[in-house]
Amino acid sequence: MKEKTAAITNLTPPGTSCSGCPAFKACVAARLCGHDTALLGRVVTRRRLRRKGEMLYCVGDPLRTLHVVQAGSIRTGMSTCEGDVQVLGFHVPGDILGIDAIGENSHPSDATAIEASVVCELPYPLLEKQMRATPPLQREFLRLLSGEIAREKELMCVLGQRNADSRLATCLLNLSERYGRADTRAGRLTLAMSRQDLGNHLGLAMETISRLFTRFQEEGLLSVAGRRVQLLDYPRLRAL
Amino acid sequence: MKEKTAAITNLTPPGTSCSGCPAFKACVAARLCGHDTALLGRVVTRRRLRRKGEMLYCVGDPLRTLHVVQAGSIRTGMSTCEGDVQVLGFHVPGDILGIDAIGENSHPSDATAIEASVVCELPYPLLEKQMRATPPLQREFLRLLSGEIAREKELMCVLGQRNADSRLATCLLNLSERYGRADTRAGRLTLAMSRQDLGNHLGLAMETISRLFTRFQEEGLLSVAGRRVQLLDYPRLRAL
DNA sequence: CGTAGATTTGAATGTGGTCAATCCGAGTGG
DNA sequence: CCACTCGGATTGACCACATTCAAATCTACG
Repeated sequence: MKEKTAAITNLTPPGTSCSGCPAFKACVAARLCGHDTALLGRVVTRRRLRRKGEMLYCVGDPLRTLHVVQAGSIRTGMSTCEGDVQVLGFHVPGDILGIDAIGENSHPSDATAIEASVVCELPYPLLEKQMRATPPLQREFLRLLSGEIAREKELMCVLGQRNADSRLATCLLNLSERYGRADTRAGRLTLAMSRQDLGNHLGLAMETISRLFTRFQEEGLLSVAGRRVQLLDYPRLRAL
Repeated sequence: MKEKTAAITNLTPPGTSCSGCPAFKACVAARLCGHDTALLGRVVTRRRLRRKGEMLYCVGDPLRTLHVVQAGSIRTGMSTCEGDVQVLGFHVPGDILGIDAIGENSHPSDATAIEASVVCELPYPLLEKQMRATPPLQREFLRLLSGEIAREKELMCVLGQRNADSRLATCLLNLSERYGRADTRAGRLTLAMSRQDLGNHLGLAMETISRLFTRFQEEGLLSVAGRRVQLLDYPRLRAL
C-alpha cells in the first residue's frame, strides 16, 4: 500500500500539465475542452492526492469545484437518514464528479476515495466564466450533462433487472468497459470496492455477491481471486 | 374517455399562449425562461394532442424537439433487444422530456403517452440559438440538466432498496409530490399507468404490486380502488 | 350484452436475505 | 519468524419474501 501511494504521487509531480496525463484519452475534462491543453490548463487548477477513505465532498456541501478522477477509484453515495447508505456509483480515471450539484449549488450526494487516488479540481465559477467566453466549451458541457443523464438511465435498467445474475454481470461488463487500460480490455480487472459496496450498489446482499462470484467461476464465466477478477466468457456474460 | 379527450383539447385551443396554461406553475420550460412568456413563445412552437399509446419518439430517432408535458402522462422506457422493455419513468404535467438525447443528438430512450395527453414542443436547434442570445436561459438550462441528474440518482436510491414495500411507498409519495394539483396534494391520485408498468419500473412483478396495494389498504396506509389511490398515512408511508 | 384487457387472488416454488460460523490476508507487535 | 488481530470474504442452514403459473374477477368499451 505504501509503495502504491508513492507510485501515484510520482505519476503527478506538482506543476505537471494535462498534456502528459496518463488518463488524457479517457478524460472528460479533456473532451470538454476539445483536447485543447491550453484551455484545459485554464479550468483545471490543481491535482490532489486523496487517501483511501477520504471524502471529496459531503451531502449539503456548497458546490466549489467539479472533480475529475485521474487515478484510483471514487465511490459516490447518498447517506439517507439513520446512517442508511446507498451507493450510487463507482468512478474511474477520466470520470467527472459533482455535476449533480449545479442545479442547487450544493452537493446532493457525497464522494469518497475507496483507494489512494488522484483527483483534478475544476473550480466551477472558473469553468462557468470560461464557458461564457468559449461557446464550444459551453456546448460540450451541455452534451456532457445530457450524456450523464443517458448513462444514469442505463444504470436504472441494470437495477430494474429482476435476477441477481444479470445485475452483477452487467455491472462487471460495465466496469471493464470503463477502465480504458490494456489489461482491463483483456478482461482482467482489480475491483477497488468491497463486496459490501458492490452489493449495496446493486441492491443485493454482500453474501449474494460472494456466492455469485463463486458460481460464475464454477460455470466458467470468469475466474476470481479476492478482488482480482478475470472475465472469460464475454458472450455468455452479455447474454444475462 | 371520449369526453376526457374533449376536455383536454378544450384546455388548449390552437394559438393559446403559455400565459394561461394550467400547468404554468409546474412547467419546466416556464422556469427555464424565468416565467417570461414572451421568451417562452419564442422557444415553444406548438402544442400537440397525443392519443393513448402514441409514441413521441423512439430509441435512435434524431433529436428534433424537446417535449414538455402539459396534460396527461408520458412513460419513458428503453426497449432492450428481444422485445424486453424497461420502464424508466413516468412524466406528469410540467416535466420535460428528451434531454438525454442532446449528448448524441439521438434519443437513447423512447416516450409513449399512457393516456390522452397534451405535449408542448421545443425544437432544440431553436432553443440552442435562443440560449446563445440569452445567457440566463443558458444558465438555467445547465441547472435544469444538473437537477435532472440529481433526480435520477434519487430514483436509483429507490431501486436500490431491498424490499418491495419501500419501493412502492417511495414511488407513490414521489408521484403525489410531483402532481401539483390540489386534489393530489390531499393524497388523492389517479394512476395513469398499469400495474404492469409500475412493476416493471420498480423491478417487481405486476402481481406483487397488486398484493402490496391490498396489503397497504388492510394496514390503513392508503385506500385503493383500481387506479384510484388515496394516500392516508403519510408518516408511516415515509417510514418505509 | 359481450369481449379483451387489466387486476386480483390462490397455491406452489425458488431466489435471495439473514444469521452465524469459519476462513483468509494484510498489517502489527512480540 | 511467529502468533495475534481485524476486516473482508466465503460458506452453510434456514427462512421469508417475491416470482411464477393459473384461474377467477373486474372494468372499460365496443
